[in-house]
Amino acid sequence: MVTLKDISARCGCSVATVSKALNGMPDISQETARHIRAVAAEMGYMPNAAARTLKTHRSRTIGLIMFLKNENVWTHDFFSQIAAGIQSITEEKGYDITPINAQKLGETDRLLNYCIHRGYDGLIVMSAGFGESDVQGLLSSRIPLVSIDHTFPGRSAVLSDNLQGTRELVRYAYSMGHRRIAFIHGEDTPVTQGRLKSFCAACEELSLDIPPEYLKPAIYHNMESAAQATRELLRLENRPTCILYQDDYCCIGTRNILEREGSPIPPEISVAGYDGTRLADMFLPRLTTFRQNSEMIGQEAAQMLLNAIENPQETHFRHITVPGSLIIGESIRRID
Amino acid sequence: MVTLKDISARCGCSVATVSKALNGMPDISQETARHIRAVAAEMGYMPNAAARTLKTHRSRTIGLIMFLKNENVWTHDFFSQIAAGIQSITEEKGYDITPINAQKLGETDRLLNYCIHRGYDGLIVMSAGFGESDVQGLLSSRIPLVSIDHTFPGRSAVLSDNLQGTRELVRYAYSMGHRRIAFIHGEDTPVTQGRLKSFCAACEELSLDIPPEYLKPAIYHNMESAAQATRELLRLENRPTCILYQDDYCCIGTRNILEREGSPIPPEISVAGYDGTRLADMFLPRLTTFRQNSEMIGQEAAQMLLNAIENPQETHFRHITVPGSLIIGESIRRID
DNA sequence: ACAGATTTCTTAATCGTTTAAGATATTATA
DNA sequence: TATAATATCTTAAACGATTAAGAAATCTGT
Repeated sequence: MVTLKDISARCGCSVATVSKALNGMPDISQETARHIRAVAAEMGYMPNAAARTLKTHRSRTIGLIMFLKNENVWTHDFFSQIAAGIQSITEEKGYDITPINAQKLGETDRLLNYCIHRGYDGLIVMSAGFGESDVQGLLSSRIPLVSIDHTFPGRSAVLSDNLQGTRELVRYAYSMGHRRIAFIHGEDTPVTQGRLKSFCAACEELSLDIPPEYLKPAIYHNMESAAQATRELLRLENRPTCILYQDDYCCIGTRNILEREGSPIPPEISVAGYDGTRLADMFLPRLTTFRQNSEMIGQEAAQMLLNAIENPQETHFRHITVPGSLIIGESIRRID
Repeated sequence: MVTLKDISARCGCSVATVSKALNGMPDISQETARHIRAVAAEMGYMPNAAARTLKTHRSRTIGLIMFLKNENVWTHDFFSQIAAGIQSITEEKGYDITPINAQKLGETDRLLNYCIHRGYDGLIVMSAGFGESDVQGLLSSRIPLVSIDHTFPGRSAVLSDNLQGTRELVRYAYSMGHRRIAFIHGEDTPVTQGRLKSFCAACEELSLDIPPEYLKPAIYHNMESAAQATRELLRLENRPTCILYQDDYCCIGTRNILEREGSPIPPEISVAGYDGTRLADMFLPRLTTFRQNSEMIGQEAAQMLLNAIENPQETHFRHITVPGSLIIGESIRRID
């Protein structure tokens, strides 16, 4: 490895001069700087990230913290798209990202300790479900942190517009003639609470009287739980005509499970997903769903985080809500 | 941040003693070591990764190098599963991983330079298509490297058993009565070459005479290219009865594209995918495909890499072939 | 021509850790 | 008891960069 010392030896000047020349400091003459840069380039110099980090306390690395039980960020269609959005921003600015499986790290202080150990410049926290206690350690630290679909006091967050999503789905189903709309929602998280609230509000607006048994709890990204909820809905005397699922994956998965066990969802019952991942439009009939702009969510989060990292004096935080868009497929059919 | 110095002050000994005690060096008395460890734990000490890296030249970080044109590791169903497999191993051993989009980094020496700069302990290279020149820099370096589905002289590699996969698909199609089997393959890469060779060998074994127009080039993970190849196959006078696709995504995508444009693949024509990703069994009818054991591929690669990193004296390299398994769905139908 | 300002470079400390080599005390050996 | 061996600790240098403070040379204005 070629170091500043090697360059300084070749140039006949001190390492300090080399360092400052390469960093564009003003107290180095144009001529010297040019020469040093030329020699550095010729020798194939690359700064040692560890040394720089040690001295400057900046690692140019950000941690991607996930809490997922039986999943991981790589194979989760929604979170992986967010991660892709994050990376598209960070790599432009020369930051590395490192996915961290918080579940495996165990208790919260081990997570914080690990982050301190690694010296991440900032963190992006995202997950389907995690308790405040899981991130307590992180929140009490001074590490810049942006959360996704979850707000923490004093910290910036990016939120997908779950109110809009649920609302638009309900209104669209209504416009297609549906009056008996069921909602299979995820486990109790802020996201779920928002969607539930919005679902009820939308129904109220439309003067729909939704019986309580139309609201079925299930688990995000767990198709068996959605299938079970669906079976229960189908057994009701007063069946819904339309079922909204917690995500595309569960909507499609349920359709398949029931079909394979010989009791398919009857054609007169409409279904809709949520997320608008690639899965949705690979399906026939094309799924009606609400597309969360996951890539933009990731990009916004990365941008806010980098901004917080590079302007530590600005301590204000923001909450950004990223709108999505209704994807009209064929899975909600018109009825009268 | 609490440092060795802080601990040494509290314990009334030198930083060297503290360092050695925490690292379990033999020349520290049991008693002292215990005390130091206790104090360290109480103070919440965490070693500074940058300082350690600077001194030891070990970053405990490995780079995941991808060459993908219009995709990224996050949203590619096959590669992301490999990445998940890699992470499952590395995180146990305390290594961080960092995905690197080699395409964006441009010329090869920038890639090498970046890796040197970051000081990755090792690299895993994977991709659909890349030239030898892209990795020349890396190969000439002394950084431990394991490639996936690609062999480089003197370097270890993990290969998915493409010969087995193609062979089993052909033989299965044959067993279902198919004699006119077409093969839409990916762009020219070692993987494609292997599959093509195996396809032809299997056909020969079975005395199948495959006309050259049954071999159609397309692009991995590009459903439009597969759809185009399919249209051409369907226009042939002597149509195939079974079409093998380059991957599940393209197989399913093609089905959808053709169906949506009103000229669906006729029911008498069977299709099969490749990869065996989640997509495949989310489909109805269930896709017949060959499952690559992507998670194990990632795990094997990570294991080999960590081994090479931690035993630098062992310079031998290995090629591991990970077998897959035929997934029998309903997309290849029996004919007579 | 000379004090002071400016430009350009160097010296030296520092970040937090590891580790070879040296020092001291303790124990074993003859 | 003198000496060698061992156990345990300390000193100090090093990893490769950044940066405050100081030094030397050049320039400015009067």
